[in-house]
Amino acid sequence: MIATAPSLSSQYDPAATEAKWQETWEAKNVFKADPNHEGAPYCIVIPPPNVTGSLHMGHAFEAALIDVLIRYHRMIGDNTLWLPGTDHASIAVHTILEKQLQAEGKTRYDIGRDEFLERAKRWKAESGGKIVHQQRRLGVSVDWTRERFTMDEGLSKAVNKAFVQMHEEGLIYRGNYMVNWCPASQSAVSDQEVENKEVDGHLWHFRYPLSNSSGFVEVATTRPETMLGDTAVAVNPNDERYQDLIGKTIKLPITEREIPVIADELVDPEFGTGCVKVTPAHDPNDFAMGQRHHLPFINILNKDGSLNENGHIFAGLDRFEARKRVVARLEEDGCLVKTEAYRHSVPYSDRGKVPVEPLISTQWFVKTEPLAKRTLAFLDDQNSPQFIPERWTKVYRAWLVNLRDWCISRQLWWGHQIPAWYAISETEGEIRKDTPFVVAENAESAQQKAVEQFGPKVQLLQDPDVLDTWFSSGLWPFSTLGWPEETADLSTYYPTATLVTGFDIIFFWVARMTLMAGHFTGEMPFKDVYIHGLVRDENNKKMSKSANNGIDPLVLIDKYGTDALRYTLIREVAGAGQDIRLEYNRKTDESTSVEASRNFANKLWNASRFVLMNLNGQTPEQLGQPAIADLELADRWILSRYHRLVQQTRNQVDAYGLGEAAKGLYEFIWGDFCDWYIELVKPRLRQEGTTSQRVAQQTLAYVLEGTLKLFHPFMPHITEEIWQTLTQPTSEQYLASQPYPKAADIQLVTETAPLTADIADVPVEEAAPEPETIPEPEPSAQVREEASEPEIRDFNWRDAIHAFGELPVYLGRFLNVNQTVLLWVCAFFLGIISLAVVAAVLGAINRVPLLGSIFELIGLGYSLNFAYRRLLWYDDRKAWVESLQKKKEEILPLLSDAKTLETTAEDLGGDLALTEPAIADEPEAHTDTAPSDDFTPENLQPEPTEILGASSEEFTAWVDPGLEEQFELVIDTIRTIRNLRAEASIKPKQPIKVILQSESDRERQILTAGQTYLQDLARVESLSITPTVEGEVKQTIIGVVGTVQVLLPLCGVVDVEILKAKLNKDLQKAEAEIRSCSGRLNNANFVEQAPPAVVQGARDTLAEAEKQAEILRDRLARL
RNA sequence: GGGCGAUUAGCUCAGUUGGUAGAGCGCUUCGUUUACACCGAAGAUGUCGGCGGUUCGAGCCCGUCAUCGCCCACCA
Repeated sequence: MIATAPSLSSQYDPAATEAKWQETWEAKNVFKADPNHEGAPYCIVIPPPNVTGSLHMGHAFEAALIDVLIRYHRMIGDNTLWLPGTDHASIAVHTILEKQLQAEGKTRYDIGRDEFLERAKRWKAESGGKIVHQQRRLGVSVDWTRERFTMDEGLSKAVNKAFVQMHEEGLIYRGNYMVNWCPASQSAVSDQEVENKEVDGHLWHFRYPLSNSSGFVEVATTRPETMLGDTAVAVNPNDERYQDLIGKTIKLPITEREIPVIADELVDPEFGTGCVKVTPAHDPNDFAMGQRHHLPFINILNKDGSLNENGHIFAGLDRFEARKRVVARLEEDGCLVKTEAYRHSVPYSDRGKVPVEPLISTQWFVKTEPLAKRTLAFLDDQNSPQFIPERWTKVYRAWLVNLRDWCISRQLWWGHQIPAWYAISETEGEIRKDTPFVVAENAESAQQKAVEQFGPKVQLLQDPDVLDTWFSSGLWPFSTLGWPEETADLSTYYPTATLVTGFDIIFFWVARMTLMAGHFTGEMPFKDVYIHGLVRDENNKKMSKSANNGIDPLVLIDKYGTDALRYTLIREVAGAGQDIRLEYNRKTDESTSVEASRNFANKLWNASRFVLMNLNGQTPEQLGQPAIADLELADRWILSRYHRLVQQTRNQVDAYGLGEAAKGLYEFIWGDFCDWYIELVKPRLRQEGTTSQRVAQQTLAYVLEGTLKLFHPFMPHITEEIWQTLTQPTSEQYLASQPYPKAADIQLVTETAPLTADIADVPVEEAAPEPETIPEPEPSAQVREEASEPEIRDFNWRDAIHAFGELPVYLGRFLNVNQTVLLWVCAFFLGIISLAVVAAVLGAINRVPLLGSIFELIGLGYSLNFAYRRLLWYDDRKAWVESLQKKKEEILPLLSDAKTLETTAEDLGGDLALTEPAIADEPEAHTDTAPSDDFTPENLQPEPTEILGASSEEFTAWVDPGLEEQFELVIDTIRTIRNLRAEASIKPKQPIKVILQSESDRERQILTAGQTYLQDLARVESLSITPTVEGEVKQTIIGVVGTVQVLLPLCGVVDVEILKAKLNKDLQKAEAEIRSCSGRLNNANFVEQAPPAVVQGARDTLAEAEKQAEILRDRLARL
């Protein structure tokens, strides 16, 4: 498979590329899982999307999140499976089909169960197929060979097995209880399928006369029609107003039934009159009261919501019509006291969209308490599953604690028919409440059981009802893997790794799965539950069908590409679980945020084109890795940045920080790689046949390929396309299954060797003599040692340990700013040390006040510092030796002449392992005056082999914060020069002369090392780097960066006001900084209590700002 | 009635264990130098929702209020 040559187009074409790779990946089974594959199992089961709808943005979001995790884990070498599938969405499909039938003027009973199921299957095939097709267009890396559907044979077997077992264990029972009845679908629904809606209704107050005509009680209700089923009036037993009423009877209006006044704690005496009408058959509270007080249960409703014969004169009327009539009648009878407007919550059926009626009916239930107990134990004892973000744990827990028994039977046809068979021969051929039944996994087995129980003539009829969809979905994580069979998939991939889903489904699905899994598998079905937020529309509204504000992912995919959409959704996520908003213009179907991602994809495309154009047709493999010794400053910088990115990306994805990882990659690719590195190497790429060119090519190829790997989970298609073109694999290989760049082998360079540039000579300016304030050049190694002394004395242990990691950076900064001071300090300490030594010799130390303790401190600080470095270096070397050993083990078997390599490796390893680090013994690496008199950057490199603890040519991944810090100065200087050009309105093409002045040797060294970069990227024709500026330069615009003064001499007449304005602006900034820092530093509390590193940071900043201000004031004065 | 989340630049959002605010889009100026105008360079922009507290120091911690959004709950 050879990808198309990207040089053909400067614009990336997502449509063709994405289709190509989706087809190829699937055709070549790239995502097919194998239980025997090596690596730790990592499995995610797809949250089954409803087969009823088309794919919405929420699906796209969820799929993007999962796919990043899955692709990442596949690439890091895990044995990865993403299992796709759909559920049958019983009620939803049922509702749709009934609507279709209604349009045809039929009911489901007209066409019969078989025909109905046929239609349902057809509908599922069409709609489900559509969803699956849409999922493919998202580029999800699922294993389609393992696609599952909840009504597949295997999964249906699992359902029956689960049902039968739970029934045998007493965890499933059949009973006559109050359920939520949906008159629209004419089925029971579970508590979770009921949605409470605030509606504006009325509160009607009625008077019920006492039977003995001695008065009335006043009750209030929002559902007057239910009074036809009232069987009591209740008051609070402690309500003093009604003590005499308790036990009396009332003559219920209209029906004239006599009902008692009862006392029950449930009644709130504060609400209304403190008297409550009790309708045990139509209200959950009243149901409980009815049971407590053994009241009659009068059902007044038919299944369609109309009133039955108990509705008295209102029988046959719809419940809402009956409500009006009852009120009218009571008013006529003088029983209506008042009608108030009343806002209250009404339970609505989720699917039917009509108010549900609490109704007593015979249904199947799952006894949840024992299941919940077990699941709670997992949560409380093992924090399993672990929720991300963690706050959902609380929600999940609260739900488990308050769980009521779960009604699992539905009076529908589409779904798993309940595996219970009634012995109808025992009850005149019909199913009644008391008809005996057997529960079995299939009809044969049921028949057998029934014959045993009721004799050979028994006639069986299977329960016509089906199970709640969530019953089968609750088994999903293990039923899809083969349960109850002991399959290889099940033993390998179960329990699954992570469940990724929305919070709206925690109760419906997540908790059902943990309940079922805890019971059937004895463990939680997933380790982590990643709860993501909603995708909101451009107005921050939840996308919903009813609001018709959904955004079709396919529209955006067509316009910008799947990669762009996926990336947009992922990068919007901060932390985890936050809702995200998608910008969208409904008139034009455009989205600025997706467009930005599309532009980013195009940027990567073009950067890659550039790299490809400059590799002379060689692949990264052919080019090989760059030799460390040949690396130039920019190479080392981008490699350090890249290795840092590897580490950072892995850490973030491991911690579910997908958005952060996505943003980090963006910044690296667009910022570090495109804006800087590519620009920096352009001149080198034109130097045909040189080492410099080759190293640039190698580095470009190495970093690009690694970046494509890192980025692949986020934008799979474009990265695959580029990678194929870049690497030209001869056999079938895919980026999707390449190993992810490793962070494990990356070493942190803790000691950046200083740049050994000879700063004496510069092109334009005469080499200025070293300022007199600087004594004879000291070995800077010693300077550094000494410089760190005061710090170490300031450290307490914790700070010291903490700060140690930052020591190189810190030292670099400190040295930058305080070189002169430091040299003095150094000289001072040397003096003291000499003095002390003399004193010791004379045996007079103890007679010199304070000297003894100072000496002690110096000794302590020095030892500490030395010990730290030793430790760290030792660790580094140990790590390196280990990685070397590992590599050796990998390579050795491949080589015939293994002995040489082994010897080499051992020599190296042995040498490194045994060599004691000798910081103070490396003066040549740290001298200011390097022997070289050539200071092109290539030759200004420090000895990288020493830095990296390796003397071989072997490439080792490292991160060098000190180097990055140094490079920042070069970058900032380039920016400053560009800024000056713009301020002075110098045409971009016009070459200029620039003088960089800094008293700091270190800064000059860095700038000298980077001078070709400065010249190339800031279009500087002649560049001088100098410690002092001689003479008066009047027509000069200047800027400062660090303590570097950037002078840009201007030719021709220049408006002095422009120069002044620029200087004043910079000065103001510097002065603000000074105010801020000195304010803090003048506060004794700050100096004493803030961590030393922070205080020192403030001092450094202050020193730098003061230096800047001084330069600027000086310049202003001279204008 | 309980609980949760949000409130930072014109817009959409970041902001590490408290150390003195950033990105993308948009905007202004300049620019088509052989990767990219789906581009490049430079630039401007903030009482971090209000008030109080802790602290040397608060966008961050605590309290409180306000606004918006969500979840849960049997108040007739």
